[in-house]
Amino acid sequence: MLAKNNSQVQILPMRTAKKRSSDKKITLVDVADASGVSAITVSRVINQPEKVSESLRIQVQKAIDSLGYIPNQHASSLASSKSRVIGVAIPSLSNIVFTEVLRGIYEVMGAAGYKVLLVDTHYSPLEEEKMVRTLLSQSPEGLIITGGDQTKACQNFLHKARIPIVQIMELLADPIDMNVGFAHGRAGFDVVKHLLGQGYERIGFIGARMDPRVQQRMQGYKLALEQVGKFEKNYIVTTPEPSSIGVGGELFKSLMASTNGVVDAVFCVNDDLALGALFEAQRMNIRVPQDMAICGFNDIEAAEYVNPSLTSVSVGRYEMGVKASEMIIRVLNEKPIESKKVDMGYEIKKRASTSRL
Amino acid sequence: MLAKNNSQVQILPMRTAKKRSSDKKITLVDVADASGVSAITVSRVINQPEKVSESLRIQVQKAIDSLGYIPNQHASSLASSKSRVIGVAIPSLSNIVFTEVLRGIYEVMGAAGYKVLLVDTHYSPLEEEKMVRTLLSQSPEGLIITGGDQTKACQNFLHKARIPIVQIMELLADPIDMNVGFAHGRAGFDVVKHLLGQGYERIGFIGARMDPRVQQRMQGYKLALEQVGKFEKNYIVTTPEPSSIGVGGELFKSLMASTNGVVDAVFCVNDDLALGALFEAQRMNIRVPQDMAICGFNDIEAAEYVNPSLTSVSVGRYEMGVKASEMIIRVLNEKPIESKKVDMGYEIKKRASTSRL
DNA sequence: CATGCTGATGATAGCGCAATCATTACGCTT
DNA sequence: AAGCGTAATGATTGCGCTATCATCAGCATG
Repeated sequence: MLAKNNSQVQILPMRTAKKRSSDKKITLVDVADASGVSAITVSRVINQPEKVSESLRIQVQKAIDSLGYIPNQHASSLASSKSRVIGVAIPSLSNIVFTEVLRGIYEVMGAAGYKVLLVDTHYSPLEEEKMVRTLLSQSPEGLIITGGDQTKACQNFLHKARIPIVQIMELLADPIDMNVGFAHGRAGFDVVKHLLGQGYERIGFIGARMDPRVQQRMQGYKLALEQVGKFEKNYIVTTPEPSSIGVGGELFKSLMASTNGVVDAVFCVNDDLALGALFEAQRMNIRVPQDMAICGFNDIEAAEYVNPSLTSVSVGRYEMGVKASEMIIRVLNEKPIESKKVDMGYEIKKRASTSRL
Repeated sequence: MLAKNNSQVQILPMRTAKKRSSDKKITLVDVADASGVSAITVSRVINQPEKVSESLRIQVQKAIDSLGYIPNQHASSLASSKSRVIGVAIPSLSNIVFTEVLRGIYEVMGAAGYKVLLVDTHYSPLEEEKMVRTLLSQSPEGLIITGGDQTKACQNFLHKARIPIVQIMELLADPIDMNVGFAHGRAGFDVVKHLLGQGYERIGFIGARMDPRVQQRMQGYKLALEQVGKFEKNYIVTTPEPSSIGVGGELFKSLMASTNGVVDAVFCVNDDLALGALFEAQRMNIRVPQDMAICGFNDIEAAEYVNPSLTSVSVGRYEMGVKASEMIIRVLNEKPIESKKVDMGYEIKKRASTSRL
């Protein structure tokens, strides 16, 4: 306690004054007063405790606890230009795919002491630009954004930001900085190969909310069928609305109607649609997989347990979030990363819904 | 470089100097220099454009755009003590229930110009306390937290924060500030009543990750059965692990085994478990609903479309997020709110899986 | 023409903290 | 015993912005 420095007395009248008004926000200086040290020492106790002698540290910590002091992160960030914030932009909160990626991000970032500021771009590059501005105004130390569909202005901001940035979900030819994803086009291609291999011949396609990644899957689908001369334009049914089980059922019905039921397999761009198609097929008394193969994408948990179990493409969503986060953290810690581009791969989980053999 | 300041000349060499080194962060002063106005005017253009003449406003805006200026939110927050941040604490990112609530929160908060800082407490009050400290250190203008299970210390922080706080998901006897939720116990009670009404007699219970809300549902279940003298302790099977479709199947098997298959209905505390139970029942050739009723909770989309369709309890998750956000915004705008406590209610969606009549 | 008012703009100070550079005390070396 | 290094602590300054108050021009009023 007590620790004078000037000449005269000037003991400690401020202290009691502050404490009285339990309203006023407690600051570092209040803690310093209360524990008889300088403000900077309190700061050290919080940020670099090893630099403070044990006795002082305990004394200060006691004051912090008893006053219920909570540091003002804005002041800290301003003074140190370190925000401990990572910005994350995803196109949709309700899509389970992104939720899982987020889990990975939160896991790693949380453990490393970073806060995550999350924004939702609603699948719109313009919205994304606005949101990225918002993120950047928080001086994030790193950024994770989805895909490569940024506006020109947005790309400018991002380049100027000079912080580690990872674009996730898809593999990009020309990433802004780092990139973690997998090859959607190839995955779509491989799905069709698998279906063909199982003896299905007239393979339809069901898609909703046709974002760039879904488009790529469709291109892969198309390419594979063209290669064997089995591509039919009217086997494709899509809608711009968000995908859901209900929409999957509708699209399946409409595919059946528009093709007079000749289609014997459907590749659905995600598992929601696939489940919807499967449930609808059951209601229509179409036997899966005997009369109809159904393949989804993402391999959500239900795919494995539904009857018949649903073939789907497993992608490491959680792992993608983890990987992206780890890369950013490594860069921030100035450790080397193996590569700026990481292909997470995928795996077709072959299950009952496409197994005619 | 050049950059004078002493007495003499010092016209405007700083400006050019700044621009050249495209690295340096652009600040308000840079924009002010570039557009020949004072810093405070630039600040007004951004925050209160109506207070600046149109000519100046355009001129300044041009400078902002050409320099790619992005305001530093930390400095702004520090100076104005307004962060435009709302803190949100949820127990789990992967639980669809919270995802939907989040959607509602983001929708409303985003439109109102607030950023959402989201933390995951992993169902742990201690973790929650730490996370709430993190949130408070960002000087949020409002807080949305889950449930009423805070530690003493955490409650202290929250009370001292003097910002609008909404506790969501469940109805609390003694909320910290505001409260939006529904009566889980009553919902559990009503589910059992429904099952009894359908002629089921030996009603089992399957639960995972027994958080306070799940416990309440179980209490309701127990109460309803006790009232009619049909409660059997060994009809309850639970696990502390997170719930999932797979776990639902396992628990269903274990319930069947431990009761020698006498149970003729199962109340599952959420739809994942219920789907798992349903799929497992199908595999065991137990007919639903003839031999076995299955009821879930939350009414996720799959419940409506699975075959047979799944009875579940619909709760306005999205709406709960919206409501909580609106309440906070009203308080921040000093508008009156109807009540500090809002019961969102619930509705039992009676579907095929419990319809023996 | 003095007065007061309004709207537009600027100068100054300070938000709460940490970077930076002192300062001090206490050893240890030669 | 002088010199030096080191560990612990403090004083000062400034991060980028906005609150506050001041200034000033333009204009209407009586």
